[in-house]
Amino acid sequence: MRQPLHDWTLTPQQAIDLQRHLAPRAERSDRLGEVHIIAGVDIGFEDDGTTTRAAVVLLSWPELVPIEEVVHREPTRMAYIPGLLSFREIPAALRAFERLSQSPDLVMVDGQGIAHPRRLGVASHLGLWLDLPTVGVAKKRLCGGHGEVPEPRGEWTPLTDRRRKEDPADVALDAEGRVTIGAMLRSREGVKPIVVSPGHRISQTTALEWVIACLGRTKLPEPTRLADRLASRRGQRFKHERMQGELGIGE
DNA sequence: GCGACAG
DNA sequence: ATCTTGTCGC
Repeated sequence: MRQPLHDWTLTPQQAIDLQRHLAPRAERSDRLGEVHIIAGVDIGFEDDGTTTRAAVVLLSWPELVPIEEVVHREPTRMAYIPGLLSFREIPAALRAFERLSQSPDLVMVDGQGIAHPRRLGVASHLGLWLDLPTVGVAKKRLCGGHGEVPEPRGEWTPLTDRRRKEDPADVALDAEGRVTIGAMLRSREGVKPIVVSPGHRISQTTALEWVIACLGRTKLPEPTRLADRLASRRGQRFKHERMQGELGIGE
């Protein structure tokens, strides 16, 4: 784990200032060693959003089979504000990570990495706290724009944004003078593309490669898909229904 | 000033 | 995110 970078109870403006301060700390280069364990992280809510539910799933590579799961619940701290998602979700996620018996070599987070107005999405922020390589896998775009994404599975199109003051002085600009912040990936045919962006200690190219390598036949890559189910309680529900069926109760 | 807006 | 059944399609 790692030493606290800051407090979690902040006003929106303080949070924004903090993001501007932390963004340059997120490494864009690859520092990945051998990958044996990949983690998937997601947060869900219960009781009208009063309770926050953090789920972390560890999968073995290359089997992509779940080897450990942790679910942590705690009172929700603050409301959802676009751009400040990490302050709402990370505290609970950190608690879940503390309960893991081993540390992953790569983490996939449900949300944006640097594809964020201040280049510090929840994946980047979490990566800094854990000091682990992270990738953002979001179902929807927060900022930036892109062209059409080819239909075949595995195809992608760059997600670009106007240059922001949080971008390093030496950022590469495309022909239109825009910055590449991620990729719109067709993870499955006939389904809306997902947003893949590097979080911390990983490059755009490597981040995309790992997400593609973790794709099954569903829209989301295995790590995020399993964490999603745990966080939204679908895994338990199915298990419960199956038990009822085996016991001959229910309908 | 007018939209857009992760989960 | 969450509330929710059946239904259309590969």
